[in-house]
Amino acid sequence: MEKYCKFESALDILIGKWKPVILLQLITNGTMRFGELQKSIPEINKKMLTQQLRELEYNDIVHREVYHQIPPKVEYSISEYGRGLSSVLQVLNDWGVSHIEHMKGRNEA
Amino acid sequence: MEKYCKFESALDILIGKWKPVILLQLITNGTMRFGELQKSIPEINKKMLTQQLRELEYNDIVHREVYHQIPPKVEYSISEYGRGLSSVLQVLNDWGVSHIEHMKGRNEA
DNA sequence: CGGAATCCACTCTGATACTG
DNA sequence: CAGTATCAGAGTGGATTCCG
Repeated sequence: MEKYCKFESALDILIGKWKPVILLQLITNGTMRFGELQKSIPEINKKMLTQQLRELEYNDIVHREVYHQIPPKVEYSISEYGRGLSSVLQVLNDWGVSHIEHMKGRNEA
Repeated sequence: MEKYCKFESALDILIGKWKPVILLQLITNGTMRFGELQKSIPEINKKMLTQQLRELEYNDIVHREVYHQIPPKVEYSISEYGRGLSSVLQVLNDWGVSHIEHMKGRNEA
């Protein structure tokens, strides 16, 4: 029975306050530098951005490309493997949208 | 652009240490009493079980049926609306399973 | 039986300052 | 530029006790 209950492991990868936004940015914009990501998500700070990116990188969702130069340059992008997530995110997104509608309907009643 | 980023709201509903297990129990077993749920998830305590059930109930995923009698009896089940989640969970589950394989492959390399 | 209330522990997030 | 280090606060989880 345990074998059928692996959606927790999928959730783990998406959990984290900023991961959804980061993924959205990278999916829509393609490759982005650290600073670009930071600018596109003004409320985040460097520590959190780094942390969440590292977790996504660890799970092979995001690719990190380092250019060894001064000043440093690091580019992030969705990895080849990570693209497989988009269909999952799409399903989640669709359900999320309809759920918002559903809850709105309940509050009005 | 914001309109396309609603999978966070879907995630919110699934997030919580015990929600996945609770949902799995209710999906596979149908209607269950509070005590039954507790027995089926031995590591959980009443507070957490109550709390997570309330959140699921708030989002209309789980239905709570109270029988006013002594001793009390309360039954939980996946709501009609909540059943719409199963396809989402299925997608997450499938991806989760394949992701575990993916990560295993990477560690061996 | 099915909770509610309380209190403690731990994790996650965030503000700030420093660095190669 | 792209981080790391440190520390403080908020949020989440858990053990225990009490109640109708």
